[in-house]
Amino acid sequence: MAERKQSTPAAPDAVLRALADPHRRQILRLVKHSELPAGQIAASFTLTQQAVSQHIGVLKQAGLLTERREGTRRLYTLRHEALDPVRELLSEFWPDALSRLKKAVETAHPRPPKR
Amino acid sequence: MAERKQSTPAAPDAVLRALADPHRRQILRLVKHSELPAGQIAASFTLTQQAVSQHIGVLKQAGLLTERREGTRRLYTLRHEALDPVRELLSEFWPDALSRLKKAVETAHPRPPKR
DNA sequence: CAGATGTACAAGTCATATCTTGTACAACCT
DNA sequence: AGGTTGTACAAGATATGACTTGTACATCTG
Repeated sequence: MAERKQSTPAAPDAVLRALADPHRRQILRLVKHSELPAGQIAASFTLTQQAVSQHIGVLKQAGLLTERREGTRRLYTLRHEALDPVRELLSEFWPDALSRLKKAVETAHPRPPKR
Repeated sequence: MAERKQSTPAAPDAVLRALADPHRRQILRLVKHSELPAGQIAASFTLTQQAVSQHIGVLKQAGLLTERREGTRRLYTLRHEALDPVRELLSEFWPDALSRLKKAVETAHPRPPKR
């Protein structure tokens, strides 16, 4: 049995949609190494604090952020495992050498699928 | 100078947003190996032909699909290179062993960033 | 040429996302 | 206790997305 780590099972959808926003990717870059309080994250943006808070919420729900409460502050950091679905997706679509060769040949000699 | 292949430079955004939809991922699975006409792709879905056509449009704009016209039909296939931005994103966020260790230690002994 | 087929384009509907302003509230400070 | 700080929650405006139905159009076929 696979151990259920935390938060949701994180459908690939949630993760991909979360990553599809530049602001959110920027947030992830900020907390990639260090653990940062929400306010400090928000300070990096022109957006309002609330807007950033909402982005954090999306990332958290996608399992991409870990929250730790420290007094009145909330500290966030990247949860790397959450990227696994993306990794799987990539490997699903990254063709092995054989497929690439076949593709190359087909491209050179286009032969349409029969009618 | 890097050679400009085709279509747009494909911002990571377009690719990620295109991938964030299950229908579109399914389309990519279909054309991952074989080249398929739009109609045949559409036939795999409960959606209308037009809806699928729109999904194809999104994928094409993201650079994920190559189109080839063959008589009245249009044949599509996955353009693997378009996944490069995703690969880059992953490697950007995938921590090296040292970072992972640091993280593990921090998790074991939480020490907040100084006030 | 006329009809059938394969596909995209166009416009409209409805749901969802992103942002804003306003507010609540817990934790800290004196 | 009362003010200040850090942050989320709530509600609303507007934009964007994913569909639908209807239509246009090029290509093939008889």
